Amino acid sequence: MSVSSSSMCGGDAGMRSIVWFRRDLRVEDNPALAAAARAGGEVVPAYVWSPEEEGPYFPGRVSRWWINQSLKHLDASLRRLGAGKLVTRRSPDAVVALLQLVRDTGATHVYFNHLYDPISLVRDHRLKEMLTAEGIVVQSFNADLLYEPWEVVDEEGQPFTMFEPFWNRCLSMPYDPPAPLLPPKKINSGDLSMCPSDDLIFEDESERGSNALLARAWSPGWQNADKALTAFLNGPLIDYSVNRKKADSASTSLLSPHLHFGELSVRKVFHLVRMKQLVWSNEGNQDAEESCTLFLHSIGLREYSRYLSFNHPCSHERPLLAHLRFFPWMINECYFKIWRQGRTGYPLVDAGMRELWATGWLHDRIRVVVSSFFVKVLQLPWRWGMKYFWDTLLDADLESDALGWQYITGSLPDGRELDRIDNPQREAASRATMNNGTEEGLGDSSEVPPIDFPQELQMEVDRQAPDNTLMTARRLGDQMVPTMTSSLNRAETEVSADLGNGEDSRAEVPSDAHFEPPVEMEEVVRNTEGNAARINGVHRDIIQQPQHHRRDVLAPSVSEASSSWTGREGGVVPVWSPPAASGHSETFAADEADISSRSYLDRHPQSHRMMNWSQLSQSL
DNA sequence: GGCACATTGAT
DNA sequence: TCAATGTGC
Repeated sequence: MSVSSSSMCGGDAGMRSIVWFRRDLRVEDNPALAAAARAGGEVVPAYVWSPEEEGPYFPGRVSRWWINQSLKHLDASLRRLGAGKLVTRRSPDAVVALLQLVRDTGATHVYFNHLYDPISLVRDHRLKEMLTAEGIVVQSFNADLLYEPWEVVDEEGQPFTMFEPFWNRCLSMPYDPPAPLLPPKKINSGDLSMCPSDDLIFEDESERGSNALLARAWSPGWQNADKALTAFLNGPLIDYSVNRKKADSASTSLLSPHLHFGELSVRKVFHLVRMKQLVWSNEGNQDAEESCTLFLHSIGLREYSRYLSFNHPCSHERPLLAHLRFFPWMINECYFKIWRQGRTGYPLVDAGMRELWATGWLHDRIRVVVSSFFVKVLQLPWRWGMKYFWDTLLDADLESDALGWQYITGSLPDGRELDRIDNPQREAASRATMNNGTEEGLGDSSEVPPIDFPQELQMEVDRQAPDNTLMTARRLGDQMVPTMTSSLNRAETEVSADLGNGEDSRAEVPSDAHFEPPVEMEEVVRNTEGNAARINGVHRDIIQQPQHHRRDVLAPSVSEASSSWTGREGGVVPVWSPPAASGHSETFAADEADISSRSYLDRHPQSHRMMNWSQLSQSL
């Protein structure tokens, strides 16, 4: 498969650059692509399919369908701009694939746009280090956010821990988010005929039928995303403030999958909505102006989800507040199953869950209903629900979903309390059972945590040396070049101020930026490494869902709810966190100091008292 | 207008 | 729970 670089570099108009596409599947307002095109020389657009890297968050069926469609669209666009083709590679390790591609093409520059999920942060950093070591120039950019996470800090230079102040700050930054870039006028790929691509397979036979239905409702691809945006701006947006209570799709933007895959620039959305807002404001149309505020608010939540993920890389698997650490979640696969199948007996919940299964989409309001029911009535562990959303949603998004589920669970400083029930039908019932709860085992680290993890995963965690020297700093320098990771392994302590050169040096990283406590980053590093090790050995097939074995969790009586990926019946069963996420090692003692739970506890001094949960469940 | 009470909706 | 907004007198 490898082609000697000399054969590729032949004519040699000088440099050759790789643009590594990930969740930025667009040619418009794509800073990495723009930079490569501007640099002159030849541009090799590339995509690497390496889902095993995501560990348990292997993309679900509908997600994979979307990527597939979107890549075809992107490839066509690139060709129209003059690029030879989108080079695709299949590998369990994107870094290895990229290094190979660099050798295959003789590229001297690599460009990509930032991602903020923990796995990407670590992986991208590793890539940058390795490429740099080989003398390759690497530049990375912000294409996914209005502002980079490290740009938005409070007066003391600390990251915000609550959404509202965060978003207010975003809206009052001294400088606007960058204006969207136009697509490059021309992309010259040179001759890529000798540069092999792998066929990427995103669906298997059994999935084809279901996927065919998706095409009736959705059109992936950045140009279609743009059309959807225009349709929304000229249509439902004006009535958003009035209609958002309705749980139908007519009043929704339906942009979330486009945004997730980066087909749409959030900055473009932002600027266009603001322009609308200005117009309507001048017209004195208050409802319409309010509509814009509210819609931007939801853009802000997406923004905040990346912010949280960046500042707390384990937020997809660990509550940000520790006050529920010992909450006795129901480890009940039967409940989990009836929820998935929409057989709870609560019409709104059931309708939602069936719609989710059938269509891969759910109105935001209904997401709140079904997830509240899940967490507060069924009292199942939120991560199960989050994983199911991940597997079934067309717009499945780790950061956003983590934010949503943590919010519902009440484990965010600004979330609602766990004992707040949103489903009106249940409200009376739940109230009746409150206030005779038991003390929570706060601070007792000897207590056995409620959620057990499969034994073999546990082992893997514990083997990693837990006793880490204090990291006083994490180098935020350029998340740009996320310097946070491998350096952590070596317990480096210096704070790097080296910003990326050129384009991506726009952001000044506050010198006194909030630095993560050591534990957190250790987690990330361990997680990814654990994954990689495991994955390389286990998951080979492109399509095969990872099979996670849960020996000690499954209640014997519910064997039908077994763990395999069996479609409608089985759905997906709790797949635990990446191997390292034990969720309750001693190191989590740091939790409470972590994100200040103080503000939360101030407001909810009773939050350590719990209702009588078993009674509540019995009433099912 | 001003007060007491009801309603709404939270990220 | 609680603040912001609405309603009736």
